[in-house]
Amino acid sequence: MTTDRSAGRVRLKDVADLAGVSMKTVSNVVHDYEHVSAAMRTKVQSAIDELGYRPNLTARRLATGKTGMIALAIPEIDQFYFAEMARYIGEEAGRHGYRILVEQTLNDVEAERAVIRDREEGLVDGVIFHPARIDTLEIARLRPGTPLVLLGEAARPLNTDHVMIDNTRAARDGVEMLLRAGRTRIAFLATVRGDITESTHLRLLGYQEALLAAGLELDPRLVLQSDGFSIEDGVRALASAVESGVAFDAVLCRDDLFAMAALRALGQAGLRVPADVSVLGWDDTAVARYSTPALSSISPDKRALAATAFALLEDRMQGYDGIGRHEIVPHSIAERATT
Amino acid sequence: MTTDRSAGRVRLKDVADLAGVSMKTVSNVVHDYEHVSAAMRTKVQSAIDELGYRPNLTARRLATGKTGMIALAIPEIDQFYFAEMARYIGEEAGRHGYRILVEQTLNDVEAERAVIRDREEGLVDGVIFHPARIDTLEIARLRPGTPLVLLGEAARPLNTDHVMIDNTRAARDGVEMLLRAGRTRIAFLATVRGDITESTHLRLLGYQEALLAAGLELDPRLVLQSDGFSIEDGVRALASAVESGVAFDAVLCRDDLFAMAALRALGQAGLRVPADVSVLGWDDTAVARYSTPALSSISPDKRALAATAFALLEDRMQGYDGIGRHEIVPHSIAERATT
DNA sequence: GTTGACATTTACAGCGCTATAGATTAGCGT
DNA sequence: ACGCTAATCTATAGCGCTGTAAATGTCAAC
Repeated sequence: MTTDRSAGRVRLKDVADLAGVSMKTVSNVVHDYEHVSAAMRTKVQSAIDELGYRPNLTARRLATGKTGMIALAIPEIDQFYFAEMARYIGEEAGRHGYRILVEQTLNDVEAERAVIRDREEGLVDGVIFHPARIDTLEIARLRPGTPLVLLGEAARPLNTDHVMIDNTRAARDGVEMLLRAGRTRIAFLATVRGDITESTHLRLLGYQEALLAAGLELDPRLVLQSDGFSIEDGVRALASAVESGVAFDAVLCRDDLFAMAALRALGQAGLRVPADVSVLGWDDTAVARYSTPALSSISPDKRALAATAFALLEDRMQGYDGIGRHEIVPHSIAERATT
Repeated sequence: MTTDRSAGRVRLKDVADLAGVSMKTVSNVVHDYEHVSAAMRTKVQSAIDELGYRPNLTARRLATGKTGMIALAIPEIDQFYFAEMARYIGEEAGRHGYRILVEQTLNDVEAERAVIRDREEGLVDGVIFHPARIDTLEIARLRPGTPLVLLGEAARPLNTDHVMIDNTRAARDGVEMLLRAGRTRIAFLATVRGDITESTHLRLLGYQEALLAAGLELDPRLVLQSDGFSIEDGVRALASAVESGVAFDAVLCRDDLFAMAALRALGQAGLRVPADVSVLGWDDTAVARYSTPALSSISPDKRALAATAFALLEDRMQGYDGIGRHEIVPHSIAERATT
């Protein structure tokens, strides 16, 4: 057995020559094509083994026009939520013979535009994109030739497929759970200065709807404001509410990070969780399981999100070219120790 | 302006025909080749714009033999440490004109073998691989044709490039810091049943060295044992130590996850952190910044890790074929509220 | 021994782009 | 004008694989 890895790579042609057959026959063996005689299969296979042949994927792609890859464009791979989505989408794609190319947009508008503008032309068969900055109009305008499915609530152009959970409904569910547990002064942490995404808004809306539906009055002082997305910003937002004397017995947080901020701020203020104040996070990321006390969190069904997004994309990759489909995926509430 | 996206894609040839020039000239314009007259450049560019031409990356790759992509093979993308490494490596690669393909091995031996065996033949120019299950010997034996750089301490074959921090030294540094703060009964959380990786062992070694160097006796009861890698396992390990009456005033944890477990177990046992017990994590992942109290953690220089790994890989991709280089990257200790 | 009807196998034209070698044009000194 | 070098541009042969159409084999039935 000669496995020559040093010299120029072994080509399909080399195998064909050694086995004394045509290239197509080798190709057939490689692809387990059914109409190949057993003898031929054996002969070719041993030539393959002898030379250590391995198909060149790039050439295959050029010939077939299929790359077997999809791009996953997300703001930051090291944010828990996106990392988890990357995992699930990667697994789902893998099950269907696709692999994923992770593209970080790092919240940069230009990077997001590049994603929409067939940036990956001929590199991937489709794109799953969670936009953060770019808006609906622009996506519709730059409408790419490559199959595209959108995630998140930032942008929802009519002509593009889109998957999300019902944020408003989920927020309502969360508040109702808190209400059932006897909490009546529920704060929302937090609207963020300069936040141009839709998520917070939708969640806040659900929060308000639930309160009104329960016959409670909306107290604007309970809708906290944060100067930014960092944990320190969140801590400050909650701490200053406590200092200013606003009373509350529960906090619905726009994401798990702010929930961690709430835990810290409440701890520093000497308030016990959940005895004095319940805390409910959002996204049910790993950090919710790791924190002390373990964080209750609104839990989008991430696997369903991944599976649905992939299914829609696969549909497009197989030629569907109709109007945008907008799918709502289930959510639940992971109850742990903070409520 | 006709931007035809529906029909078959626009090819280089189409642009050449429209502009009335050769394909190579169009290619030259696309690549900003210097020896192209301004007039020609303008003419070709407008043909490109008119047709909405966009190069097919796959074809380019086949022709050049370079893919501009590197694979990052890691156990799980949704583990904080790996997600952060993915981010840094992605950024570093991006700076050098490369993109990354994330490959999750999900701790599966076969998947790891596949990574080593030119799985990505012709798909990527190189591979950065953080093995978890596969061992040194096997990597050496399966030595791939594709440039490869290893991360982590699981495997260190002589013939392959490798980047890591000095784990033993880092553990010693951590223990010394605890010692300087007056702690004398330092526990190690934890050795894990069935753990076949080297990391824990190296860290435990450093822990013991530091203790001995300080003239303290090694108390085997302080080296806790966990049944698995989950947070619950970690909590149980520490809780049972507390119950069995072993006294300690600090815990060095093998990773941030176990540190979170320590925080929870200590909280449940009514011990205060850091007043009664200091807790020092490992990896300095985001969760360390988010927890309450914020976790002190041994901090590998992840950017340096990423940059070094990429540099070694680039070197190989550019033809270096010498012996394996083994680089040690700096670490520090991020001191927060638990020490 | 032939004939169909299939089962196998082959030959080769692309896939879209790059790169080499050669053709053409331009610039300049004399 | 002429010759010569340098700057531009063109023609075309691959890169390694797949898919189509055609060629060849095989086997049962006549």
